[in-house]
Amino acid sequence: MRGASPGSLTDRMPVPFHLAAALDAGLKQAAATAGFDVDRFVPEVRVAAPQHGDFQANGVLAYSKQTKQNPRAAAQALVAALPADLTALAEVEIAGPGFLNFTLRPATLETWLANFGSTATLAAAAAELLAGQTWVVDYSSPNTAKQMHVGHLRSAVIGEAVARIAAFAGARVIRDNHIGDWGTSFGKIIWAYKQALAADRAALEAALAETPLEEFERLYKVGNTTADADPAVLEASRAELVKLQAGAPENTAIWRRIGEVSVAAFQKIYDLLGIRFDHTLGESFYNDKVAAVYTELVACGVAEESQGALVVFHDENPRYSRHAERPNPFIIRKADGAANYASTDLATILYRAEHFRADTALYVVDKRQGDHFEQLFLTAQKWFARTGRPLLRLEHLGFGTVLGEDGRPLKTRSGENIKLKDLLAEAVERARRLVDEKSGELSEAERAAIAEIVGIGSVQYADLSQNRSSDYTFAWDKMISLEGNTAAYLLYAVARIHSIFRKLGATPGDPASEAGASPLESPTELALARKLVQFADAQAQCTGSLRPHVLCLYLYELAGAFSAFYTVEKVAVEDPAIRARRLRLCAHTLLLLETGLGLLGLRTLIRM
RNA sequence: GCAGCUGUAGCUCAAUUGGAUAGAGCGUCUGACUACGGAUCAGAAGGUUUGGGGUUCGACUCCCUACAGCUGCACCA
Repeated sequence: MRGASPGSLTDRMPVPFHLAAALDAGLKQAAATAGFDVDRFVPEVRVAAPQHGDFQANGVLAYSKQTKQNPRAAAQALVAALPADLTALAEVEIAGPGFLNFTLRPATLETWLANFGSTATLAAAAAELLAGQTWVVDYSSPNTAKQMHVGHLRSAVIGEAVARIAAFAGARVIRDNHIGDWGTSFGKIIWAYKQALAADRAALEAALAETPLEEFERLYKVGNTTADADPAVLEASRAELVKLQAGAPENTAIWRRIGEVSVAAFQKIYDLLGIRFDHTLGESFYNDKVAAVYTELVACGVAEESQGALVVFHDENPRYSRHAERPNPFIIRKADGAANYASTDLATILYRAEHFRADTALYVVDKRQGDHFEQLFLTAQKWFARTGRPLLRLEHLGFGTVLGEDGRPLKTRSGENIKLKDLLAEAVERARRLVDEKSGELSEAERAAIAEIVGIGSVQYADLSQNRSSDYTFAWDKMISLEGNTAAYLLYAVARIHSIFRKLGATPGDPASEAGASPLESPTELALARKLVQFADAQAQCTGSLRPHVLCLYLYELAGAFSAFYTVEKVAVEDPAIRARRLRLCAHTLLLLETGLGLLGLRTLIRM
């Protein structure tokens, strides 16, 4: 390691996308040079609070503790051994008991911005994180014959964001909608359908033509309540179910129609939320695949019979052990021989492993189903181990309940579940009122388009900007509102940057408008540049933890840094060198905001 | 009953998974440029992180305990 002194940075010096990873590597190298026990030294590089520079490394403290050294002396030895390519990137200082603070050199900022300033270069760099991996994301997953309600919102929004984040990080992502399209309820619907058909065929067909999903949902309720009250109806429903399972043409046709109608209605909501599934493989798809699973699980000694059902105990876990006070086995086949949720989920794991060759399967499902997934994954682990299959990574991304402002699960005044369709429509309506107030001069069509993007985006962003695992309180006013960490604030920043380019007759990202840029100088310019560079860390952290709120927070801070810059420094100045460098900052901010919002599933605007 | 999750400013939430003086927004108060878009920006006040104990250089974070809330516990998904 020799050559370049810290000041002699040139354009040819490599500045990597993930600077924290580069610092980490440099520190490990220094540790080896300085004679550290490298197996015990973890640099722990992270983004620092602004007063401590751009990055900090805390690992020296933990290392010194383990090896009983003076942390400051260890830090000094480490700093002395730092490779030149690291010290070329950042200035290093030792602070406090042994923290290492790194401040990126202005030239590092400039080069990073130049290296990753286009959609293509940014995407290529970001895609190294998960390159070569295949991820299945299982989300949304509503039941057919029922309208989606507010309880389906979070899975759809979070799942789509996670899928986009994974794809941006380079994974091959398979979006799978595991719809609930099989089970006892279909016997009841078919029974009620046939009753309605016999009573008044024309009325039924008219209703199904008008609002098909609502009509099937109504029939389901009729079948359900009638069967509850009348054992003979329950028996008749069961008979319809048996006929369906046996493949009787009429029942199969009705069932198929329910599925088509439901998926078509779901797609209208997915369109609003920017969702498009690669596969919609519901429970019925796995119906003929569960028998083989039972056989295997019994053969390899994972499953056993208990009280007539086929179950799996996990004795190593006190909660799922057969010796528990109240045993809670994983039931994979009911005593009546029918499959359940667990059966199809197991078959699904096998299909994803073998057919999709997935390395990872994520389940974006309400956290109340945590026990189910824990048992499912434990079972899959043993099953795959004993049959010699490589186990894929299985993860339940649980999320909390959507609460009303009274702290209770969100419902309508009359206590019904709020239809997702209605909720999204109301969001657009509320946004529309705001748009009319703020931008009354725009055309009707334009205002309608803006209202949709702001309204839907606000719902998505409000959900994503909060840690997914906690319950979240749904408050219209805070969500659509103008200020704070909201979609409107971010969309406004985007629209304002577009406006600057419009005014100057320039195009974002056009090299011509950035040619001859002078080096960044003012505090707000540098602060904005530092925030831009942090994108890579936000992306890495968000991808690693699968928590979209990390990205939301970053984008909010970036928009804030831009607004501060915008207030202090004029872009449209006479001096061409200053104007060029500021335009470049604007273009870069725009690129990252639009990319980031896109990862969250939001559409952006050029005017609002 | 057993188990899991949660408890942070008046309110809604963060805190890079054990790091430096616990940060934002809303609300409250004080300011800013007839504007490259004010859906903006700068600032102030607001905290015994539910209470109590412990672990260590360092705890919102880990352990114990008490309290409060939510959730799950044999054939629904």
